[in-house]
Amino acid sequence: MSTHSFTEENYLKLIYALANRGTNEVSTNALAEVTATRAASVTDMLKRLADKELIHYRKYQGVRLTDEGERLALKIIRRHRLWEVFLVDKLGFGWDQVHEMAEELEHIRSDELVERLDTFLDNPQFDPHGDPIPTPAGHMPDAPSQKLADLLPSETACLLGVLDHSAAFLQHLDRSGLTLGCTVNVSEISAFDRSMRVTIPPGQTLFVSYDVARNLLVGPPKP
Amino acid sequence: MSTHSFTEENYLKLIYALANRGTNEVSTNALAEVTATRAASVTDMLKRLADKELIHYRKYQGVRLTDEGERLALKIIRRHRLWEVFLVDKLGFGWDQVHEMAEELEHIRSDELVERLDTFLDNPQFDPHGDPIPTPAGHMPDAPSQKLADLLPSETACLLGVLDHSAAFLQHLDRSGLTLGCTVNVSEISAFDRSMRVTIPPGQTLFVSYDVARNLLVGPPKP
DNA sequence: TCTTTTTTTTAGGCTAATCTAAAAATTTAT
DNA sequence: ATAAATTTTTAGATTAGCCTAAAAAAAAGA
Repeated sequence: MSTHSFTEENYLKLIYALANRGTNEVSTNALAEVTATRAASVTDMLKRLADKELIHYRKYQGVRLTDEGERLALKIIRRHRLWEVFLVDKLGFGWDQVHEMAEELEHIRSDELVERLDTFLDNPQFDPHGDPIPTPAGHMPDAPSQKLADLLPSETACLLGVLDHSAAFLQHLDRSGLTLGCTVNVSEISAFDRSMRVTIPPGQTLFVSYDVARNLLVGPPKP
Repeated sequence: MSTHSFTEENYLKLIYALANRGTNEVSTNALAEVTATRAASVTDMLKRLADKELIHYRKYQGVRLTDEGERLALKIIRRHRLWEVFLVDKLGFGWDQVHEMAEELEHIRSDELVERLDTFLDNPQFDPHGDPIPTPAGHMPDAPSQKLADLLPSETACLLGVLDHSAAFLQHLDRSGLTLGCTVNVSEISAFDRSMRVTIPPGQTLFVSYDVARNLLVGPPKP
């Protein structure tokens, strides 16, 4: 019934995130980057995590989570996303304000707290940014993978999530009037800069740069 | 805008608690006891807190909080008690289950979070154990000081709080049917063991040992 | 292939928060 | 008032998590 430090939990979460885009082996340098530390510090921590059998680690070969490590990573991610739902839905924070708070709340150690929170929030399936919430059993649901930028003229889709989680991007969407769940219809795509003219209910037209469109995740339109 | 470690925050909270029952000077040994550490470790920490001007510290003389230290202590206590209200009122935890979780939640660093939580909870004045919640400005409201054990036969009062916060005591109250806010009338006091026979609505009679009665805080009966 | 560059690890230190053992100050008791 | 007991502080270690500088391994390039 070991307990883990905040730092260890953060490493696991970040290894999971890095492994699930790109190759499955995560490099020391990549971790140094996302933890904002030095490679030597990462090596130190990797040894500790390997001792605890949370990662597979062979010198110079990069790391992979063990089953137990992945289970733990998903648990942290579940907590993080549920707390974000709480902060936005119950306390009225903007979706651009909650990341830092959730980074702290995700380390509160009580399984019963998390499950009661889940119930209190009516078992949400997605966090405020459209990221899927892992199940209590430790399964990560599939996330949408199609981007708004992938659509062709005249196609219609439902806005489901964001790839860029920065406050700047989220605030830009707020100012544009783009919200998750809204139906978007592509009316025109510029051949020059790939920017899009789209319409959203109730019949509003707006222009979306390629940089925005490739950071928006979409799925089939709601009926 | 310095930030403080969990440990520092806990020391401040505990110094406040010890200072406000008994003398105002808190001893190294008393702190070693409540922090479950050794006196030598306490001395180390007192030096750090003194360097940060959060306490007045003179060797061998015990400590007192500075104004800034007390402000911080009250902030932590406010957070702790608001989170307890959340856990009980919103998530449905028992009042005997919430202390440990609140010990962690109290360290989440966001003033806006605390103030939004306060609003979400409808600005509660007391936590689930009847302890007053400090104001955002850093003022600790008066707590009731009269105990059930102080009442005389035929007197009536309202149950307002507990002095003993142990799960065992709280569960004992639950099993007895004693809840905060309920009206108690003392019908008889045993000269032998100071136990009380009391009645609570709707006309239920029960026996309360002196050990229980001196750990229950009461105030004037509700009309 | 065999240098050169990049990545990763090792070696040795630092700080916060803890410890034990011993010394110093204070308090209590005779 | 002085000896004994208690409390507090100092001295010196330990651990987690970080650092820099240097060595070693792997990858890239001519």
